[in-house]
Amino acid sequence: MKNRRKTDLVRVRFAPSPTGYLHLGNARTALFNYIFARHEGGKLVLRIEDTDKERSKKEYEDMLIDDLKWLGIEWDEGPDVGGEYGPYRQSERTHIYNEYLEKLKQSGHVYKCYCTPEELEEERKKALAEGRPPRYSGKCRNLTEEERKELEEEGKSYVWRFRVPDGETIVFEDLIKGVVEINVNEFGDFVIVRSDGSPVYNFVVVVDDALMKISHVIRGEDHLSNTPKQILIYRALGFPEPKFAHLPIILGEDRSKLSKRHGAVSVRAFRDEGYVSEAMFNGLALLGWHPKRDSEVILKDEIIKEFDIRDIHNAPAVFDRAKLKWLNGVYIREILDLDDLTNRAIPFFKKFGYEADFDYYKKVMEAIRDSIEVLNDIKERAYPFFVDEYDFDEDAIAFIKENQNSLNVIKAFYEKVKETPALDKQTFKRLTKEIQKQLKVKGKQLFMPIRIALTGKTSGVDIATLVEIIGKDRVLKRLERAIDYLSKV
RNA sequence: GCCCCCGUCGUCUAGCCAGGCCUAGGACACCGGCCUUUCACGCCGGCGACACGGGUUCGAAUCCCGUCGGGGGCACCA
Repeated sequence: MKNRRKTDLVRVRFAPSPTGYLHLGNARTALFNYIFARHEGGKLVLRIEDTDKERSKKEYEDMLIDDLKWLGIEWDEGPDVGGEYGPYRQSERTHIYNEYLEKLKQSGHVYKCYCTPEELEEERKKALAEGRPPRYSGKCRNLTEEERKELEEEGKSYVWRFRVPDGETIVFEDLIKGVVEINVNEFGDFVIVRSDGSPVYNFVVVVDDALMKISHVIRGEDHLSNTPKQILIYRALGFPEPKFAHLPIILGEDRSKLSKRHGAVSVRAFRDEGYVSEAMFNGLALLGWHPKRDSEVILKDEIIKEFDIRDIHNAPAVFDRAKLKWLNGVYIREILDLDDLTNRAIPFFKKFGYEADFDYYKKVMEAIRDSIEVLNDIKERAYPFFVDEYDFDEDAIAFIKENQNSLNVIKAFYEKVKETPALDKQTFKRLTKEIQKQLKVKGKQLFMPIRIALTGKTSGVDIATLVEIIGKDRVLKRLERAIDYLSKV
């Protein structure tokens, strides 16, 4: 890191609203903030934007924090860890907002507006019908003291609006989008404090970012058009402006902003399905960013090392479930250490009612890790290791019927196993070889009957591995049951 | 409607800023083959894109303009 003065320290923030589960889009925003902070040797602050009292819930905040931690995102300051610029929940900062509202009143940057929501709605409709941009007319902008007094005596409530300078063009350099120019006439005087006295997002976000010394505001592109409003407030309050970076948003398969209607899009849902956090981290980072060297699989530390915010692709990205799933499979079969993988898999085994001890789980994971992509696949793939009273599926029964020798193979195998002291892979190989000679069957004719007898299915894990893990006794029991059942079909 | 952002295989992207090294590279998906007692895994191969039009230039995916297309935003939500 170059020598940076303390005041130049990079400070970024992730500021979610606790109104639901952490979803993929927000998770990616958090991720890029985290990666950027770490790459620059700066700090990440977590701030809870709970000014919407209707929808904000503490449970959501807890889940947000839990999901963020799970993903591997760590913050230096936040409601749970504290920090010198707290409090980190907006609902606990109202006195601060009041203080800055006071400053804006003093400097004449804001004024009271007595228009009712109905009147505004009316105006909006009219503007739209006439093809004008639907913005506030400025009706209450220049009310005299007397007019105000009158309106207030009528018992009219008011909001505080920001006085937008007419015709000014705000220019800022976005780290991702480049130079962005927006004329303030696009939006007109906007509300800063509601009639119930609560401050609105565009106002609090500026106060908080400035007071928390945020150097780079990295957020979703849906905030791009809010930026000029915020810049106006920065200037009115005399705050230094941070640098902005607007991330292209994530789209669903239908090319609209990714949301609930695109199916499971919360981090929680992916967790529950058995995605591992490292794969999520990797996959999310790949949405809009790519390492210089040509590889899709890249660990957190390398991402942090290689990351450059200027390399973020500036077109929106369609979320590709299939690719994330594939990536998850790579982590399961190639990256994670077996003990670690097993520990993560245990809750899934239990969820499916597969009970055993760690060593057994570990053996099973070793046997199946190459054939699963998400931990939920354990249900199907590990079935033969846990269930002894399985059904025989259609294909299996069909095979037995079509291959008359099958039952003989199973019976022969049963006899051999019975006389064997223990059943490991080598023994299994030896026994099947003997049967091959005795009954003159080989290949599929030899192995499929045994597979069917032991699992009830025509496909699945390697049989030699299966018998070694479940052991002689269970093999014999399964064979007895299979012979009994298959003789009757 | 208005404003802003964006436009390379079906999808994620490399290349674009510093034009020739691009008959456009990789990955997922899909298709085919190999491996294998099965399904997977793995390996090999195939399919497949510079949105369109005009300029600038000896030369354009790369620079400029226009068109079209996609997305986002226009709240007393964040």
